[in-house]
Amino acid sequence: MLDIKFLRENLDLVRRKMLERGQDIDLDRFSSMEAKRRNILQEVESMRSERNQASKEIGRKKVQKEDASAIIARMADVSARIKELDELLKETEDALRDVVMIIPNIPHESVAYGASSEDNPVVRTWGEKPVFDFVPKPHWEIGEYLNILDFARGAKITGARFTLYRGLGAQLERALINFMLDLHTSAHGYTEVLTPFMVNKESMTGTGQLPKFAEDLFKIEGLDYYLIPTAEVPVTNIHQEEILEEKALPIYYVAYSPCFRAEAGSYGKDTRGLIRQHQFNKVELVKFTTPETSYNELEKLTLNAEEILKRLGIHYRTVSLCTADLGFSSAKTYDLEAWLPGQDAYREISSCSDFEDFQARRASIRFRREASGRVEFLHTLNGSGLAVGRTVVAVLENYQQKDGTVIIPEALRPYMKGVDRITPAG
RNA sequence: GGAGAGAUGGCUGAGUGGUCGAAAGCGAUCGCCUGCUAAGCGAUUGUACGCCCCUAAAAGGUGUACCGCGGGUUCAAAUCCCGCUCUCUCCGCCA
Repeated sequence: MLDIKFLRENLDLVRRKMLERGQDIDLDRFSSMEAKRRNILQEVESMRSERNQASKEIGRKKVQKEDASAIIARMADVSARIKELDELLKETEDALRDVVMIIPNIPHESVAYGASSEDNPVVRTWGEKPVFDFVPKPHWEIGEYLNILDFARGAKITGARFTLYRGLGAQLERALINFMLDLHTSAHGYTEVLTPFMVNKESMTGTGQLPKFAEDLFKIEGLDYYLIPTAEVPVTNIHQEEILEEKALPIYYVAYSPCFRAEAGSYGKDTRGLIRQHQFNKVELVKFTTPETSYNELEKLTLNAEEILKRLGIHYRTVSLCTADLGFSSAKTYDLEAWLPGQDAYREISSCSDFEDFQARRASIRFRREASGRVEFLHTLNGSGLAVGRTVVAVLENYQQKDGTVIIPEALRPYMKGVDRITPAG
């Protein structure tokens, strides 16, 4: 969430930034709630002060066996009034919170203005589109032909948007997970963590999924637990309510996790194949940094994710999301889009974001400056490194052969017991 | 699932209704002392929000809240009552 003081003092700026995002936020309601809160707070605090004074007086009189009944009677009224004001204050604070918690982050100044994803500038491109002397197939056809992806049985076991992997397909998924984790831990300096895959409401609120996006989440019936839509949630919340030492920063974490998404509102979109599933695997990169280093760290994090695609030899481009396409919590986001020849399209395979102090403020993650001893919110970042299911898609479609087999990229062979090709025989 | 014990500041740990944001010790920081180190002496040592001052911020002044979380009793709650969460021990069950 945004800083209340900043919001109060920069209403016009914030309003303008929200319009750039295509969001019409009711900031007048914020202003009135915020002013009301301060009025009540001042009144109730002065009454509490009065009561505290009187309490000391009462204590003294009691000790000295004097009569205190007059003050006690007066304080009964004051206390009753405090109780009323407390309730009003709580209502007002809740209302204020409701407003502030659904205001998105302010885009960084380097983010391009745009009206839709069409306006996302391409930052760079790596590799080239592979040339085929046949018509490349979409991955669902390849996967079914090779008997490594079974969409019908996935649907039978659970439902639409669930897939059964088999044989070398299952191995390929696992190989990719291990390849990614190994690269990020040994070459890029991340610490591997394995987290709970269900989290509570506080964690979901801390990273911004709640309260606004409840319909995108799977909730456990009868409990206040949710299936994570990304490891970002448990990993960022590792340091919830903590004050870290400046010298401990930056902190880099990498985590494998399955991700569960309700995909409400995407009916009919990407219904075939692995692109849009209710459950998919992802290796996630998360950073905690000082404010002054976070944008440099975003560049590095994005390159860390890109390195996976480079080593796999998959052509991709990096785009910077424009104001309209930016996620709720993000101040700046790069998407990596892998080339998928079977679909003749670039598709998002990673999303790397700098949240500045937006999540840190929600989750109360702070650090202490070594020089001044002062406490301030740190910056959080994260990025997919990468979405594993979509990486399988990219491998299958980019490395497909005329005979229907698929070559395994060099970098992956150590993780596939040396297997260099997937054939229908397995 | 059953039975019991516990949760206080960075840590240990006192505190069973009033002058307690909280004793004491440890740790840490600064200063003194010191050839160096150790010891010793003194001071400081949480977070949030509001107001004043100032205003770019900080510092400063002042008030309020916070002793796991939420509610209740009371003029007054770390302290009494109720609910919850978490931790530990024992029994049962289980990968």
